[in-house]
Amino acid sequence: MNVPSRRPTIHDVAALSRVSKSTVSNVTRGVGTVAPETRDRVLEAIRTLGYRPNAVARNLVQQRTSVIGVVVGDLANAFYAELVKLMEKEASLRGHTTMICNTDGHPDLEAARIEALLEQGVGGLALLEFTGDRAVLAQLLAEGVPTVMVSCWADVVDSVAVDEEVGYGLAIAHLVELGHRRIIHVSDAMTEPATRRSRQAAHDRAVRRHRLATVGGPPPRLEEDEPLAGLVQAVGEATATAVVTVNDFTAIRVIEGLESAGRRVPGDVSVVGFDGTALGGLSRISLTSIAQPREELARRGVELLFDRIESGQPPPARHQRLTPTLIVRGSSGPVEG
Amino acid sequence: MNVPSRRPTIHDVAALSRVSKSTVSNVTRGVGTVAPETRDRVLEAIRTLGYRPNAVARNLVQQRTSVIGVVVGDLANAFYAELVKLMEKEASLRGHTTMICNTDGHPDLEAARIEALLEQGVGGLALLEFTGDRAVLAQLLAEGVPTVMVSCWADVVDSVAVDEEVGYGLAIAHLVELGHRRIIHVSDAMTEPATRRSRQAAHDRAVRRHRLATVGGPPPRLEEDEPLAGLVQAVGEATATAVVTVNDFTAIRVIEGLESAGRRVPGDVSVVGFDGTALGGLSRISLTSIAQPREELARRGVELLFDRIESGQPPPARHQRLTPTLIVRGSSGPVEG
DNA sequence: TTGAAAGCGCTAACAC
DNA sequence: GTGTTAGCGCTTTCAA
Repeated sequence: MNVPSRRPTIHDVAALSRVSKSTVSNVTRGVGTVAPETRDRVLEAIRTLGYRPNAVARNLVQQRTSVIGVVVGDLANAFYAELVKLMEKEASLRGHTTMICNTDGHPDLEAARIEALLEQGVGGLALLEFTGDRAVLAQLLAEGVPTVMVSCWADVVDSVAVDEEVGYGLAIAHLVELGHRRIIHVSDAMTEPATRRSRQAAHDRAVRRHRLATVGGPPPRLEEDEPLAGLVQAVGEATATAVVTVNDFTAIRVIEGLESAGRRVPGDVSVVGFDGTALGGLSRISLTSIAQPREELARRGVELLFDRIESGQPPPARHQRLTPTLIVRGSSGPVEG
Repeated sequence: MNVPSRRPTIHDVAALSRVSKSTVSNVTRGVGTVAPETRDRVLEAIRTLGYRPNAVARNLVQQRTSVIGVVVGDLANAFYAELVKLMEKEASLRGHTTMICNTDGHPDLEAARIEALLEQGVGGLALLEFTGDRAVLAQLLAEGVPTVMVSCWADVVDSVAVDEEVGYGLAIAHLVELGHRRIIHVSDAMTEPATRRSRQAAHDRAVRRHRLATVGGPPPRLEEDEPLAGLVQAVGEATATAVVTVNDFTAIRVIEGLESAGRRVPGDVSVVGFDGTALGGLSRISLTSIAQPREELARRGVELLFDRIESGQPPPARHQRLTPTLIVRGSSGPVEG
């Protein structure tokens, strides 16, 4: 039984191939000029020893790491799970490993996890949800940590997100065409406040552009059962004939709630989601939704991040708005009665 | 504008508080005996400088990292997304950061990502899906990398998974009670081969225990449209009146396919999934499923891993089987006709 | 109770 | 082409 007491180091390789550490380094990195036969000897030694470069040591000396951090609110939300998956893929295409932290939408956890990522010396940070206070953001900026927000927005950092104005415009136009005049927006507690507010606002503006009456009362939020009760009542009294939600996850829960309360979708009420997750495409769900271009969000986000990492440039922040599309499915239909 | 040219180091703190680096180190780590007033001075300096220990340097000198690697096949699969989320939480409770790699079920990618994680010097590895060849596993073992399989199984490494014998036993007993005699097992191409095989085998054994005829032909796999066509035909000819699948994801696609082909679920055919994801709990889906205890899988998996990391003990590998439960919902019903 | 020194494994000048 | 040297920021003996 030959149990290696420790990982072989560059030193071991150098000794075995009878060259200096620098030469081994040049070979592994593929730089500098190394004589073919020397290279072969080194490669041979690497193979027999099973040598693997120690990224920790390299990171220390290079003062940077090949790791990026991704902060997400809720991995159990299909939209974010997919986005994270795509970003990890993009990052690994660029030779980077990804550290992922789930915050459960909890500001304290978020701050702590970002701190941990910075201690680990991540080269950059992608925030897919940012619940926390601006202080954390200000600190990241002050320290010059390359940061990008994806499907999320802040004026002070690079951001790429979908154009919500267009998205809600499409949704409202679609519903108006179906005869709806009373359209309500529903959000939930998990969604980060900034996104919740901006989507609510985009919805309101779209409603006003169509000269529809805004539905009275404060916009309902799906936290516990209570707001849903209010929603069910509103639908019952025909105060609202259509619902647009802050995301697909909420939309599905709204449909669940409405149906269990005896309201038919889309018979009594139409529901439009936001995200365009695969989930909504199931025929049993068949959710009309404002679809975010996930691949492009991930690609552009990683692009922005690496550009920032590689250029080392300070702000100004760059912002990109991508155009969403409306996927019409079975959860929206003509207004009845 | 006061842009710090670089992160403050332990040296800066030492200089400002007029002590040695060692003392600062003792303070940050909370070890050794430091005079209260010295400690205060150091803490003060840390605060004014905004000093954050460099984990990369610490990892290098300590020859270990506070990072674990998690390898998953498909983050877009709700079951794995949830499991990953839970494991990340458990790891961060233990002060560890998590590197997550998605392999898309691709053996080459898997090997490459594991390699990258090892270069990063992860303290341990959790494999939630292992498609690859045993060579990789053998190498991990030979190098003494702490490794655990979660919801996945290999004799040579620590594993925690659900007892499939019990799971399929419950499913088949349930279906038999409903009058079903011809029950087929369907898997898909994304599922790792070992899991696919062991679940198929567990299904077959359960069928035999009930003295049911095994349904003829090779077990169908949901890869392209073709096997589903075979399944639709089997259902049409009443060769099969019930389907048990390798996971919920497959179950849902099977239901989609059957319904779009005009078969009713559970009227013409009952469907039972495996995983017990939240998805199946939606009333529109209402999937009967063999539920895996996710929280416990995650907790036990992380426990096994940290035990292995901290003890530094070599094998033998330890194995745990958790007991699944059957969640009966609307996709299974009495056999008709 | 504190400090000096050695070194983790690697890269990057700069000699030779 | 190849080797020598000097660290990266930190922990860890071991003296003082």
